[in-house]
Amino acid sequence: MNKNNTVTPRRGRPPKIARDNADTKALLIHTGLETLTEFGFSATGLDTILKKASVPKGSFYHYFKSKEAYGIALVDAYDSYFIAKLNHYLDQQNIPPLERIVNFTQSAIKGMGKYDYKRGCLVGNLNQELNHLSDEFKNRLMQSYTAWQIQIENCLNQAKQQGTISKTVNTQLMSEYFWIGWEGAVMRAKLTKSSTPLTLYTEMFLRALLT
Amino acid sequence: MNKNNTVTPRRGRPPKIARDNADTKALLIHTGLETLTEFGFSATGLDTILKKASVPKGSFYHYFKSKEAYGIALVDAYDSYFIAKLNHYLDQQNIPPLERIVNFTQSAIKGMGKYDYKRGCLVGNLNQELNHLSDEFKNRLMQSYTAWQIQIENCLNQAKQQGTISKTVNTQLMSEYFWIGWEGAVMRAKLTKSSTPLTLYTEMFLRALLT
DNA sequence: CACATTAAAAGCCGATCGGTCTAATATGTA
DNA sequence: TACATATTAGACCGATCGGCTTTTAATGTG
Repeated sequence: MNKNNTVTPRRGRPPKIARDNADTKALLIHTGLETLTEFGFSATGLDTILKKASVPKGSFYHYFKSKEAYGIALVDAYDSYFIAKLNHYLDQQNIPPLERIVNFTQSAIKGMGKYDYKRGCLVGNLNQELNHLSDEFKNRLMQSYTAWQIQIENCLNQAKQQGTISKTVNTQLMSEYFWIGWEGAVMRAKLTKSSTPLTLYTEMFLRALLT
Repeated sequence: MNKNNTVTPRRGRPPKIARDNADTKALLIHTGLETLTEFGFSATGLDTILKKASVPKGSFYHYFKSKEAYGIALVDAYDSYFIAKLNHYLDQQNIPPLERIVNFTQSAIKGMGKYDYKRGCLVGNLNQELNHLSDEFKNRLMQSYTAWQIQIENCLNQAKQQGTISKTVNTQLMSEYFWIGWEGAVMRAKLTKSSTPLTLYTEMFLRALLT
């Protein structure tokens, strides 16, 4: 019998050091996310990532034309992951909308705790070091924020329909506000190494919503 | 007559390039603040600052024992400046407390606009790049946040006394919350190059207060 | 088998990093 | 005058930066 999940033979010269992960590009992205969510973009050298992933530099530049292109790819990957996460929590129609938002925040808190509050939000990190980055980066970050905002906005609109929050609430502004402050809370949680900034922020957001 | 504000002859070898500012250390701090509020700590090379200030490296290491010590000195300077600013706005007893806070935020917005929303908060910048920094840095940043928080807290307590906000408001938590979200708003304003994140955040903060 | 393609490997480049060192030149003091 | 101190000057150090190039080794296709 042939195994169905066969080893699909890789082309090209095989790695000297065997990779558990067959896909070098995916490995580089995974390692990059780990590193950049913790240390940011400009302050992280490629060699750090390459060493961690046991991938030589030549391979890196085979897959990415520059560090910047790599950074954009990382934002893409992070954004996809994050949108899926948001979808997971905010689209549970059997749960009250505001509760879904709280569930998301709690999941995010758990995520930060898992890495001892060292890793933050990649988009937030890059946002802070904007001034070295290209316009392409800036546009990419704004695009992410907008997409995340729309997800919260939809959820708030459902809360409005269900009468949980007032019809007068401007859900567009409130969802914009949510992410503005949330990034501040993530940043602070890194400093205090605790969940309190995140829970405090969530609480206050809900309070502002219910006014 | 001898001039009182005499030229107090400087010791040591005179600068090759005449300095408008006689105090090299102060010049280095000033230039560092300009640069680091825009570009952060890790991503800024000393040479950049030195070139901008026209100060040779030898002079730098005469005044600061390392880049890190310099960074701490910059936080000290920034913190002093910022506390004075807060004092100025929040201690105007003839103005209603909440209005004082709004006045501060408007002044901060004006400050960011002056530099095209490129310069942010030094403490926020360092907060985001925490993971490369020493514990001394972390403690220094927490100390600043705490001091700023107390200033807002005092102001909120006055609002409480004057009956502007409810006696049930936890002013300590609200003031903590204020800075958590504010840093997020500053960060976002850098991205959008506009004041809207800051005004939106201020508005929502007041809304949460008045609940 | 020949040849194109894919991918890994690793040395190398010039630039820049934080930091050190020594020299030069001023004032203050004995 | 002699010597300590203060300050500027800038060459220099090894390490690391992002990036480039060439070689090697595998598969795919004719």
